[in-house]
Amino acid sequence: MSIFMRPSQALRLWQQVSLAEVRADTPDLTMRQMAILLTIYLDPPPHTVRGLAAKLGVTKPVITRALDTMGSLKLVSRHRDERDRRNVLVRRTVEGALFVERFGDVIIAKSAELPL
Amino acid sequence: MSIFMRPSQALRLWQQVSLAEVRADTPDLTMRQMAILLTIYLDPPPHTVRGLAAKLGVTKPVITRALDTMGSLKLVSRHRDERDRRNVLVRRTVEGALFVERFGDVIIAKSAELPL
DNA sequence: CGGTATCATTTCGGCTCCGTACCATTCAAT
DNA sequence: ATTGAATGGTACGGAGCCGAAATGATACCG
Repeated sequence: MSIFMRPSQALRLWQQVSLAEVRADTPDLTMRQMAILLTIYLDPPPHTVRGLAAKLGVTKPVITRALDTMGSLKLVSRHRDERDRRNVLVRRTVEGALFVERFGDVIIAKSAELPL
Repeated sequence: MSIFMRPSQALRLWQQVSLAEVRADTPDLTMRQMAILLTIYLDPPPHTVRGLAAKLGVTKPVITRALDTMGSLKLVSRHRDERDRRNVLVRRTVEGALFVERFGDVIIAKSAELPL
């Protein structure tokens, strides 16, 4: 079923979630990194660098560097595709799943508090 | 009225909006800049540097620099408070209002497309 | 007045990110 | 075996942002 929101509620929701993220001492992800992370965790695998770059409309180095950063945060991991060793498959991690889950909880909590 | 969302819907919504923003050729705002901008446009004025810094839980230079950036994008404007010339009052602009309005439209559109 | 507090900005060194261009590896076709 | 295409990664110069500390301007208060 569709969600119904009024513009003021939509904007207020985004503000509240952004404020919560800024205040939190969790590592700050850029909008691009967040889009990549959520795509990895929401869209069906496999995920390759090129595929992600195409989906985001950005260049490959953007993906490579974002994976470097999020990899060092243990939010994602990289593995060579053994069937075609040119490919790198991006996989989820336990830490990443927890991060995404916690982020979803923040959105839910803030949406429940929205004023009329 | 509260909004009801399931976690998968909340995360999918955030992904779709982030993807739309990354793909768009509009200037990329950081999460902090977005939080500041939405606060200026949603919370009642007046908005000072110190007040925004306190609300975001960040240092003042963060606000000053964000206002520099968004000011050059004409999304906000600064004016000295004539009653207490130490203060800088941050004000909305026509361009900023349009930007925020358009952003709200994106959220609404993506929320309407959410899968079950 | 003089001294202190308040507010915003600037400065500094350091870090991350950007896009373009180039490189290394692997595969597939000949 | 050789060539060409495809995939990821790397090097580089430039730009933006970070926090801490110093600076400048204004207000308050004795």
